[in-house]
Amino acid sequence: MAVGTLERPKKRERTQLQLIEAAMRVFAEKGIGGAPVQAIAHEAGLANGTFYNHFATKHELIAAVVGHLMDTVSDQIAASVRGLDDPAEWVSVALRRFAEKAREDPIWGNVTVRLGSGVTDVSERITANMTRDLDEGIERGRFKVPTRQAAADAVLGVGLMGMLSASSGRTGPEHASHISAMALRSLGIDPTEANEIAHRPLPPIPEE
Amino acid sequence: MAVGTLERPKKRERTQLQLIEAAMRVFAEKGIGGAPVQAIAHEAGLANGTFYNHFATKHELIAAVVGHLMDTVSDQIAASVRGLDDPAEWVSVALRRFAEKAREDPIWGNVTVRLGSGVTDVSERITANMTRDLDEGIERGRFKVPTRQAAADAVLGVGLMGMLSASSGRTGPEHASHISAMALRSLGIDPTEANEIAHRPLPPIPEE
DNA sequence: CCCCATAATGAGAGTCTTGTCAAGAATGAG
DNA sequence: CTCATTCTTGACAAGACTCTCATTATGGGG
Repeated sequence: MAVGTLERPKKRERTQLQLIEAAMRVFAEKGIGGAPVQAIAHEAGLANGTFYNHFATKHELIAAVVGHLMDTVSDQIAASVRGLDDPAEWVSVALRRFAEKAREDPIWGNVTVRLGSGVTDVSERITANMTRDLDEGIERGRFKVPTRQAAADAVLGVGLMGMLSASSGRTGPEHASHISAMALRSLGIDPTEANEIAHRPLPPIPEE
Repeated sequence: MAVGTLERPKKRERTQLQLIEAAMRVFAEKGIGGAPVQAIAHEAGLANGTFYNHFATKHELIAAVVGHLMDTVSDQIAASVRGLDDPAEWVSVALRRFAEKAREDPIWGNVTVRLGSGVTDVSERITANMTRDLDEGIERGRFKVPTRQAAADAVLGVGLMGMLSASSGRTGPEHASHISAMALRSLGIDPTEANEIAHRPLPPIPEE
Protein backbone atom coordinates (compact mmCIF):
# COMPACT_ATOMS: atom_id res chain seq x y z
CA MET A 1 0.00 0.00 0.00
CA ALA A 2 2.95 2.35 0.55
CA VAL A 3 3.01 4.83 -2.27
CA GLY A 4 5.93 4.06 -4.50
CA THR A 5 8.67 6.46 -3.54
CA LEU A 6 11.22 3.74 -4.25
CA GLU A 7 12.01 2.24 -7.66
CA ARG A 8 11.00 -1.38 -8.27
CA PRO A 9 10.28 -1.91 -11.90
CA LYS A 10 11.48 -5.36 -12.84
CA LYS A 11 9.84 -8.61 -11.81
CA ARG A 12 6.34 -7.28 -11.80
CA GLU A 13 6.47 -6.16 -15.39
CA ARG A 14 7.99 -9.40 -16.56
CA THR A 15 5.17 -11.41 -15.07
CA GLN A 16 2.56 -9.07 -16.44
CA LEU A 17 3.97 -9.53 -19.89
CA GLN A 18 3.89 -13.30 -19.45
CA LEU A 19 0.22 -13.03 -18.61
CA ILE A 20 -0.59 -10.73 -21.49
CA GLU A 21 1.14 -12.94 -23.97
CA ALA A 22 -0.46 -16.06 -22.60
CA ALA A 23 -3.82 -14.32 -22.81
CA MET A 24 -3.29 -13.57 -26.46
CA ARG A 25 -2.51 -17.20 -27.17
CA VAL A 26 -5.63 -18.34 -25.38
CA PHE A 27 -7.79 -15.63 -26.94
CA ALA A 28 -6.58 -16.60 -30.38
CA GLU A 29 -7.58 -20.17 -29.77
CA LYS A 30 -10.79 -19.97 -27.78
CA GLY A 31 -12.07 -16.47 -28.41
CA ILE A 32 -12.15 -13.69 -25.89
CA GLY A 33 -15.36 -14.69 -24.18
CA GLY A 34 -14.41 -18.32 -23.80
CA ALA A 35 -11.16 -17.84 -21.93
CA PRO A 36 -11.24 -18.59 -18.21
CA VAL A 37 -8.72 -16.78 -16.07
CA GLN A 38 -7.48 -20.17 -14.93
CA ALA A 39 -6.59 -21.16 -18.45
CA ILE A 40 -4.65 -17.97 -19.00
CA ALA A 41 -2.70 -18.30 -15.79
CA HIS A 42 -1.95 -21.91 -16.54
CA GLU A 43 -0.86 -21.09 -20.09
CA ALA A 44 1.53 -18.57 -18.57
CA GLY A 45 2.86 -21.26 -16.23
CA LEU A 46 1.51 -19.45 -13.19
CA ALA A 47 -1.03 -20.19 -10.51
CA ASN A 48 -4.54 -18.91 -10.59
CA GLY A 49 -4.03 -16.51 -7.71
CA THR A 50 -1.02 -14.91 -9.32
CA PHE A 51 -3.26 -13.53 -11.98
CA TYR A 52 -5.06 -11.46 -9.41
CA ASN A 53 -1.86 -9.97 -8.10
CA HIS A 54 -1.60 -8.23 -11.43
CA PHE A 55 -5.08 -7.62 -12.71
CA ALA A 56 -8.06 -6.91 -10.53
CA THR A 57 -10.50 -8.36 -13.04
CA LYS A 58 -10.50 -10.07 -16.38
CA HIS A 59 -11.70 -6.89 -17.96
CA GLU A 60 -8.59 -5.15 -16.74
CA LEU A 61 -6.48 -7.81 -18.43
CA ILE A 62 -8.31 -7.28 -21.70
CA ALA A 63 -7.59 -3.59 -21.42
CA ALA A 64 -3.92 -4.40 -20.90
CA VAL A 65 -3.93 -6.69 -23.94
CA VAL A 66 -5.44 -3.92 -26.00
CA GLY A 67 -2.84 -1.49 -24.78
CA HIS A 68 -0.09 -3.92 -25.61
CA LEU A 69 -1.47 -4.58 -29.06
CA MET A 70 -1.72 -0.91 -29.80
CA ASP A 71 1.72 -0.08 -28.48
CA THR A 72 3.13 -2.80 -30.68
CA VAL A 73 2.19 -1.20 -33.97
CA SER A 74 -0.39 1.47 -34.11
CA ASP A 75 1.79 4.30 -32.95
CA GLN A 76 4.86 2.98 -34.73
CA ILE A 77 2.91 2.99 -37.93
CA ALA A 78 1.65 6.47 -37.38
CA ALA A 79 5.24 7.57 -36.80
CA SER A 80 6.73 5.73 -39.75
CA VAL A 81 4.22 7.43 -41.99
CA ARG A 82 4.87 10.89 -40.71
CA GLY A 83 7.62 11.72 -43.15
CA LEU A 84 5.50 10.91 -46.19
CA ASP A 85 3.49 13.39 -48.13
CA ASP A 86 0.85 11.45 -49.99
CA PRO A 87 -2.28 10.26 -48.16
CA ALA A 88 -2.43 7.32 -50.51
CA GLU A 89 0.95 6.24 -49.30
CA TRP A 90 -0.07 6.64 -45.67
CA VAL A 91 -2.93 4.26 -46.19
CA SER A 92 -0.80 1.86 -48.15
CA VAL A 93 1.97 1.77 -45.57
CA ALA A 94 -0.42 1.33 -42.68
CA LEU A 95 -2.30 -1.50 -44.33
CA ARG A 96 0.83 -3.29 -45.36
CA ARG A 97 2.37 -3.02 -41.93
CA PHE A 98 -0.71 -4.46 -40.30
CA ALA A 99 -0.98 -7.28 -42.81
CA GLU A 100 2.67 -8.17 -42.59
CA LYS A 101 2.71 -8.11 -38.86
CA ALA A 102 -0.28 -10.44 -38.93
CA ARG A 103 1.56 -12.81 -41.21
CA GLU A 104 4.68 -12.84 -39.08
CA ASP A 105 2.78 -13.14 -35.85
CA PRO A 106 -0.51 -14.91 -36.48
CA ILE A 107 -1.55 -14.77 -32.86
CA TRP A 108 -1.15 -11.05 -32.79
CA GLY A 109 -3.14 -10.81 -35.99
CA ASN A 110 -5.91 -13.03 -34.87
CA VAL A 111 -6.40 -11.24 -31.57
CA THR A 112 -6.19 -7.82 -33.13
CA VAL A 113 -8.91 -8.69 -35.62
CA ARG A 114 -11.14 -10.17 -32.95
CA LEU A 115 -10.76 -7.13 -30.77
CA GLY A 116 -10.89 -4.73 -33.70
CA SER A 117 -14.20 -6.00 -34.97
CA GLY A 118 -15.71 -6.57 -31.56
CA VAL A 119 -14.49 -4.33 -28.79
CA THR A 120 -15.53 -0.75 -29.35
CA ASP A 121 -12.52 0.83 -27.67
CA VAL A 122 -10.13 -0.89 -30.00
CA SER A 123 -11.83 -0.38 -33.29
CA GLU A 124 -12.09 3.26 -32.38
CA ARG A 125 -8.41 3.53 -31.64
CA ILE A 126 -7.47 1.55 -34.75
CA THR A 127 -9.72 3.69 -36.87
CA ALA A 128 -8.63 6.96 -35.33
CA ASN A 129 -5.43 7.36 -37.30
CA MET A 130 -6.90 5.89 -40.40
CA THR A 131 -9.89 8.17 -40.36
CA ARG A 132 -7.66 11.18 -40.02
CA ASP A 133 -5.62 10.08 -43.02
CA LEU A 134 -8.74 9.45 -45.04
CA ASP A 135 -10.20 12.84 -44.24
CA GLU A 136 -7.02 14.56 -45.22
CA GLY A 137 -6.92 12.65 -48.51
CA ILE A 138 -10.51 13.45 -49.25
CA GLU A 139 -10.02 17.11 -48.50
CA ARG A 140 -7.01 17.33 -50.75
CA GLY A 141 -8.94 15.65 -53.55
CA ARG A 142 -6.57 12.72 -53.55
CA PHE A 143 -9.32 10.26 -52.73
CA LYS A 144 -12.60 10.25 -54.55
CA VAL A 145 -15.13 8.51 -52.42
CA PRO A 146 -18.89 8.69 -51.97
CA THR A 147 -18.74 9.38 -48.22
CA ARG A 148 -16.28 9.27 -45.35
CA GLN A 149 -18.20 6.44 -43.85
CA ALA A 150 -18.04 4.31 -46.97
CA ALA A 151 -14.32 4.99 -47.29
CA ALA A 152 -13.72 3.99 -43.69
CA ASP A 153 -15.75 0.82 -44.15
CA ALA A 154 -13.81 -0.15 -47.22
CA VAL A 155 -10.35 0.46 -45.84
CA LEU A 156 -10.99 -0.98 -42.42
CA GLY A 157 -12.80 -3.94 -43.93
CA VAL A 158 -10.11 -4.91 -46.35
CA GLY A 159 -7.53 -4.35 -43.64
CA LEU A 160 -9.19 -6.61 -41.10
CA MET A 161 -10.04 -9.34 -43.57
CA GLY A 162 -6.58 -9.15 -45.02
CA MET A 163 -5.09 -9.57 -41.58
CA LEU A 164 -7.38 -12.47 -40.92
CA SER A 165 -6.30 -14.41 -43.97
CA ALA A 166 -2.70 -13.42 -43.40
CA SER A 167 -2.81 -14.72 -39.86
CA SER A 168 -4.37 -17.98 -40.91
CA GLY A 169 -1.51 -18.69 -43.27
CA ARG A 170 -3.60 -18.65 -46.42
CA THR A 171 -1.51 -16.04 -48.14
CA GLY A 172 1.71 -15.52 -50.02
CA PRO A 173 4.36 -12.92 -49.30
CA GLU A 174 2.77 -10.38 -51.65
CA HIS A 175 -0.57 -10.42 -49.97
CA ALA A 176 0.04 -7.24 -48.02
CA SER A 177 0.75 -5.34 -51.20
CA HIS A 178 -2.24 -6.87 -52.91
CA ILE A 179 -4.77 -5.76 -50.36
CA SER A 180 -3.15 -2.40 -50.16
CA ALA A 181 -3.55 -1.97 -53.92
CA MET A 182 -7.19 -2.98 -53.74
CA ALA A 183 -7.84 -0.49 -50.98
CA LEU A 184 -6.26 2.30 -52.98
CA ARG A 185 -8.33 1.47 -56.02
CA SER A 186 -11.49 1.58 -53.97
CA LEU A 187 -10.43 5.05 -52.85
CA GLY A 188 -10.35 6.17 -56.44
CA ILE A 189 -6.64 5.90 -57.16
CA ASP A 190 -5.85 4.84 -60.69
CA PRO A 191 -5.12 1.09 -60.79
CA THR A 192 -1.65 1.41 -62.27
CA GLU A 193 -0.64 3.99 -59.76
CA ALA A 194 -2.27 2.07 -56.94
CA ASN A 195 -0.18 -0.90 -57.83
CA GLU A 196 2.97 1.14 -57.94
CA ILE A 197 2.33 2.72 -54.56
CA ALA A 198 1.46 -0.62 -53.03
CA HIS A 199 4.83 -2.02 -54.08
CA ARG A 200 7.06 0.80 -52.95
CA PRO A 201 9.48 -0.27 -50.27
CA LEU A 202 8.20 0.31 -46.78
CA PRO A 203 9.89 3.13 -44.92
CA PRO A 204 11.89 2.08 -41.86
CA ILE A 205 10.21 2.02 -38.49
CA PRO A 206 11.70 4.81 -36.40
CA GLU A 207 13.00 4.10 -32.93
CA GLU A 208 10.87 4.76 -29.91
CA MET B 1 -39.79 -41.81 -28.76
CA ALA B 2 -42.31 -43.06 -31.33
CA VAL B 3 -41.00 -42.24 -34.77
CA GLY B 4 -43.12 -39.51 -36.22
CA THR B 5 -45.62 -41.20 -38.46
CA LEU B 6 -48.17 -38.56 -37.50
CA GLU B 7 -48.09 -34.90 -38.49
CA ARG B 8 -47.55 -32.30 -35.77
CA PRO B 9 -45.73 -29.33 -37.08
CA LYS B 10 -47.06 -26.22 -35.39
CA LYS B 11 -46.38 -25.28 -31.79
CA ARG B 12 -42.87 -26.62 -31.72
CA GLU B 13 -41.69 -24.47 -34.56
CA ARG B 14 -43.30 -21.38 -33.19
CA THR B 15 -41.45 -21.72 -29.91
CA GLN B 16 -38.18 -22.47 -31.65
CA LEU B 17 -38.51 -19.29 -33.63
CA GLN B 18 -39.21 -17.35 -30.43
CA LEU B 19 -35.99 -18.69 -29.00
CA ILE B 20 -33.95 -17.99 -32.09
CA GLU B 21 -35.18 -14.44 -32.30
CA ALA B 22 -34.63 -13.84 -28.62
CA ALA B 23 -31.14 -15.24 -29.00
CA MET B 24 -30.37 -12.79 -31.77
CA ARG B 25 -31.47 -9.89 -29.62
CA VAL B 26 -29.31 -11.05 -26.75
CA PHE B 27 -26.35 -11.83 -29.00
CA ALA B 28 -26.57 -8.40 -30.55
CA GLU B 29 -26.41 -6.81 -27.15
CA LYS B 30 -24.00 -8.95 -25.15
CA GLY B 31 -22.01 -10.80 -27.76
CA ILE B 32 -22.28 -14.48 -28.49
CA GLY B 33 -19.98 -15.66 -25.75
CA GLY B 34 -21.59 -13.60 -23.03
CA ALA B 35 -25.13 -14.85 -23.40
CA PRO B 36 -26.33 -17.31 -20.76
CA VAL B 37 -29.07 -19.68 -21.80
CA GLN B 38 -31.19 -18.34 -18.99
CA ALA B 39 -31.04 -14.86 -20.43
CA ILE B 40 -32.14 -16.08 -23.83
CA ALA B 41 -35.04 -18.09 -22.45
CA HIS B 42 -36.12 -15.19 -20.30
CA GLU B 43 -35.90 -12.77 -23.23
CA ALA B 44 -38.18 -15.16 -25.11
CA GLY B 45 -40.59 -15.15 -22.17
CA LEU B 46 -39.98 -18.82 -21.50
CA ALA B 47 -38.57 -20.87 -18.67
CA ASN B 48 -35.05 -22.13 -18.59
CA GLY B 49 -36.02 -25.73 -19.04
CA THR B 50 -38.03 -24.97 -22.15
CA PHE B 51 -34.84 -24.05 -23.91
CA TYR B 52 -33.57 -27.58 -23.53
CA ASN B 53 -36.69 -29.05 -25.04
CA HIS B 54 -35.61 -27.47 -28.26
CA PHE B 55 -31.86 -27.34 -28.26
CA ALA B 56 -29.62 -29.87 -26.61
CA THR B 57 -26.81 -27.38 -26.12
CA LYS B 58 -26.09 -23.75 -26.63
CA HIS B 59 -23.97 -24.66 -29.60
CA GLU B 60 -26.97 -26.24 -31.25
CA LEU B 61 -28.87 -23.01 -30.80
CA ILE B 62 -26.08 -21.06 -32.43
CA ALA B 63 -26.22 -23.45 -35.36
CA ALA B 64 -29.95 -22.82 -35.61
CA VAL B 65 -29.39 -19.07 -35.51
CA VAL B 66 -26.89 -19.40 -38.30
CA GLY B 67 -29.31 -21.45 -40.34
CA HIS B 68 -32.04 -18.92 -39.80
CA LEU B 69 -29.77 -16.04 -40.73
CA MET B 70 -28.71 -17.75 -43.91
CA ASP B 71 -32.19 -18.78 -44.93
CA THR B 72 -33.27 -15.20 -44.50
CA VAL B 73 -31.12 -13.81 -47.27
CA SER B 74 -28.25 -15.76 -48.59
CA ASP B 75 -30.19 -18.07 -50.83
CA GLN B 76 -32.69 -15.40 -51.78
CA ILE B 77 -29.82 -13.27 -52.92
CA ALA B 78 -28.27 -16.06 -54.88
CA ALA B 79 -31.63 -16.58 -56.59
CA SER B 80 -32.34 -12.94 -57.27
CA VAL B 81 -29.00 -12.69 -58.99
CA ARG B 82 -29.46 -15.70 -61.17
CA GLY B 83 -31.09 -13.84 -64.07
CA LEU B 84 -28.24 -11.38 -64.40
CA ASP B 85 -25.31 -11.75 -66.69
CA ASP B 86 -22.58 -9.55 -65.36
CA PRO B 87 -20.46 -10.74 -62.42
CA ALA B 88 -20.01 -7.13 -61.41
CA GLU B 89 -23.74 -6.85 -61.03
CA TRP B 90 -23.90 -10.04 -58.99
CA VAL B 91 -21.47 -8.63 -56.52
CA SER B 92 -23.20 -5.30 -56.44
CA VAL B 93 -26.63 -6.79 -55.86
CA ALA B 94 -25.43 -9.11 -53.15
CA LEU B 95 -23.60 -6.39 -51.27
CA ARG B 96 -26.48 -4.00 -51.49
CA ARG B 97 -28.99 -6.56 -50.31
CA PHE B 98 -26.87 -7.41 -47.30
CA ALA B 99 -26.26 -3.78 -46.43
CA GLU B 100 -29.89 -2.81 -46.82
CA LYS B 101 -31.12 -5.70 -44.82
CA ALA B 102 -28.68 -4.67 -42.09
CA ARG B 103 -30.06 -1.16 -42.13
CA GLU B 104 -33.66 -2.30 -41.95
CA ASP B 105 -32.98 -4.88 -39.30
CA PRO B 106 -30.01 -3.81 -37.21
CA ILE B 107 -30.18 -6.85 -35.00
CA TRP B 108 -29.97 -9.15 -37.96
CA GLY B 109 -27.03 -7.14 -39.25
CA ASN B 110 -25.17 -7.05 -36.01
CA VAL B 111 -25.47 -10.76 -35.39
CA THR B 112 -24.61 -11.67 -38.95
CA VAL B 113 -21.43 -9.64 -38.78
CA ARG B 114 -20.43 -11.10 -35.45
CA LEU B 115 -20.96 -14.60 -36.69
CA GLY B 116 -19.52 -13.86 -40.10
CA SER B 117 -16.23 -12.60 -38.78
CA GLY B 118 -16.01 -15.07 -35.94
CA VAL B 119 -17.65 -18.42 -36.56
CA THR B 120 -15.91 -20.34 -39.27
CA ASP B 121 -19.00 -22.16 -40.52
CA VAL B 122 -20.77 -18.95 -41.27
CA SER B 123 -18.07 -17.01 -42.97
CA GLU B 124 -17.54 -20.03 -45.17
CA ARG B 125 -21.16 -20.19 -46.12
CA ILE B 126 -21.37 -16.44 -46.64
CA THR B 127 -18.25 -16.51 -48.75
CA ALA B 128 -19.25 -19.56 -50.75
CA ASN B 129 -21.55 -17.78 -53.20
CA MET B 130 -19.40 -14.73 -53.27
CA THR B 131 -16.25 -16.65 -54.05
CA ARG B 132 -17.95 -18.43 -56.88
CA ASP B 133 -19.06 -15.11 -58.36
CA LEU B 134 -15.59 -13.67 -57.96
CA ASP B 135 -13.95 -16.63 -59.66
CA GLU B 136 -16.30 -16.41 -62.56
CA GLY B 137 -15.64 -12.70 -62.91
CA ILE B 138 -11.90 -13.21 -62.76
CA GLU B 139 -12.01 -15.96 -65.34
CA ARG B 140 -14.04 -13.86 -67.74
CA GLY B 141 -11.60 -11.00 -67.34
CA ARG B 142 -14.28 -8.79 -65.86
CA PHE B 143 -12.40 -8.35 -62.60
CA LYS B 144 -8.75 -7.49 -62.51
CA VAL B 145 -7.38 -8.49 -59.17
CA PRO B 146 -4.00 -9.55 -57.83
CA THR B 147 -5.25 -12.83 -56.35
CA ARG B 148 -8.51 -14.56 -55.50
CA GLN B 149 -7.68 -14.28 -51.85
CA ALA B 150 -7.15 -10.53 -52.00
CA ALA B 151 -10.39 -10.11 -53.91
CA ALA B 152 -12.30 -12.15 -51.36
CA ASP B 153 -10.78 -10.16 -48.51
CA ALA B 154 -11.72 -6.89 -50.10
CA VAL B 155 -15.30 -7.76 -50.95
CA LEU B 156 -16.06 -9.60 -47.74
CA GLY B 157 -14.35 -6.89 -45.72
CA VAL B 158 -16.22 -3.99 -47.19
CA GLY B 159 -19.41 -6.01 -46.99
CA LEU B 160 -19.09 -6.82 -43.30
CA MET B 161 -17.93 -3.37 -42.28
CA GLY B 162 -20.64 -1.81 -44.39
CA MET B 163 -23.22 -3.94 -42.65
CA LEU B 164 -21.78 -3.01 -39.30
CA SER B 165 -22.10 0.70 -39.88
CA ALA B 166 -25.48 0.21 -41.49
CA SER B 167 -26.75 -1.71 -38.49
CA SER B 168 -25.49 0.87 -36.06
CA GLY B 169 -27.48 3.57 -37.75
CA ARG B 170 -24.51 5.63 -38.82
CA THR B 171 -25.46 5.69 -42.48
CA GLY B 172 -27.77 7.31 -44.97
CA PRO B 173 -30.02 5.57 -47.45
CA GLU B 174 -27.37 5.56 -50.15
CA HIS B 175 -24.80 3.74 -48.09
CA ALA B 176 -25.50 0.37 -49.67
CA SER B 177 -24.81 1.77 -53.12
CA HIS B 178 -21.72 3.54 -51.90
CA ILE B 179 -20.01 0.49 -50.51
CA SER B 180 -21.03 -1.49 -53.53
CA ALA B 181 -19.36 1.06 -55.78
CA MET B 182 -16.20 0.96 -53.71
CA ALA B 183 -16.09 -2.81 -53.88
CA LEU B 184 -16.44 -2.74 -57.65
CA ARG B 185 -13.66 -0.23 -58.00
CA SER B 186 -11.38 -2.38 -55.91
CA LEU B 187 -12.17 -5.22 -58.30
CA GLY B 188 -10.86 -3.14 -61.17
CA ILE B 189 -14.13 -1.82 -62.58
CA ASP B 190 -13.87 1.69 -63.96
CA PRO B 191 -15.13 4.21 -61.37
CA THR B 192 -17.80 5.71 -63.59
CA GLU B 193 -19.16 2.34 -64.52
CA ALA B 194 -18.88 1.10 -60.95
CA ASN B 195 -21.03 3.97 -59.85
CA GLU B 196 -23.59 3.30 -62.52
CA ILE B 197 -23.84 -0.38 -61.68
CA ALA B 198 -24.09 0.38 -57.98
CA HIS B 199 -27.11 2.60 -58.58
CA ARG B 200 -29.09 0.34 -60.87
CA PRO B 201 -32.39 -0.67 -59.34
CA LEU B 202 -32.28 -3.93 -57.45
CA PRO B 203 -33.99 -6.84 -59.15
CA PRO B 204 -37.03 -8.21 -57.33
CA ILE B 205 -36.61 -11.06 -54.89
CA PRO B 206 -38.19 -14.15 -56.39
CA GLU B 207 -40.68 -16.19 -54.39
CA GLU B 208 -39.60 -19.27 -52.49
C1' DC C 1 25.42 -14.12 1.79
C1' DC C 2 21.30 -12.31 4.41
C1' DC C 3 17.08 -10.58 4.83
C1' DC C 4 12.67 -8.77 3.96
C1' DA C 5 9.78 -6.35 0.72
C1' DT C 6 7.57 -8.22 -2.95
C1' DA C 7 5.61 -11.99 -5.61
C1' DA C 8 3.62 -16.65 -6.11
C1' DT C 9 0.79 -20.31 -4.46
C1' DG C 10 -3.43 -23.13 -4.38
C1' DA C 11 -7.28 -24.47 -1.56
C1' DG C 12 -11.79 -22.89 -1.10
C1' DA C 13 -15.97 -19.52 -0.57
C1' DG C 14 -19.33 -17.50 -3.24
C1' DT C 15 -21.54 -17.01 -7.51
C1' DC C 16 -23.08 -18.04 -12.05
C1' DT C 17 -24.20 -21.46 -15.77
C1' DT C 18 -25.43 -25.50 -17.77
C1' DG C 19 -28.33 -29.18 -18.18
C1' DT C 20 -32.09 -32.62 -15.79
C1' DC C 21 -36.50 -34.02 -14.42
C1' DA C 22 -40.96 -34.95 -12.17
C1' DA C 23 -45.06 -32.67 -12.21
C1' DG C 24 -48.46 -29.75 -14.18
C1' DA C 25 -50.58 -27.07 -18.32
C1' DA C 26 -51.81 -26.55 -23.04
C1' DT C 27 -53.03 -28.35 -27.58
C1' DG C 28 -55.96 -30.09 -30.83
C1' DA C 29 -57.99 -34.57 -33.10
C1' DG C 30 -61.98 -37.08 -32.68
C1' DC D 1 -65.96 -31.87 -24.51
C1' DT D 2 -62.49 -35.46 -23.58
C1' DC D 3 -58.17 -37.26 -23.33
C1' DA D 4 -53.69 -38.65 -25.00
C1' DT D 5 -49.93 -36.38 -26.62
C1' DT D 6 -46.85 -32.82 -26.52
C1' DC D 7 -45.03 -28.69 -24.37
C1' DT D 8 -43.77 -25.90 -20.38
C1' DT D 9 -42.28 -25.13 -15.84
C1' DG D 10 -39.01 -24.07 -12.14
C1' DA D 11 -36.44 -26.09 -8.56
C1' DC D 12 -32.19 -28.35 -8.33
C1' DA D 13 -27.74 -31.14 -8.97
C1' DA D 14 -23.32 -30.82 -10.93
C1' DG D 15 -19.84 -28.29 -12.30
C1' DA D 16 -17.29 -24.10 -14.00
C1' DC D 17 -15.59 -19.51 -13.08
C1' DT D 18 -14.13 -15.57 -10.40
C1' DC D 19 -11.85 -13.75 -6.83
C1' DT D 20 -9.72 -14.07 -1.76
C1' DC D 21 -6.25 -14.89 1.55
C1' DA D 22 -3.18 -17.10 4.78
C1' DT D 23 0.97 -19.19 3.73
C1' DT D 24 5.32 -20.12 1.30
C1' DA D 25 8.91 -18.78 -1.96
C1' DT D 26 11.98 -15.50 -4.23
C1' DG D 27 15.16 -11.89 -5.93
C1' DG D 28 18.15 -8.55 -5.54
C1' DG D 29 19.94 -4.38 -2.57
C1' DG D 30 22.95 -3.95 1.28
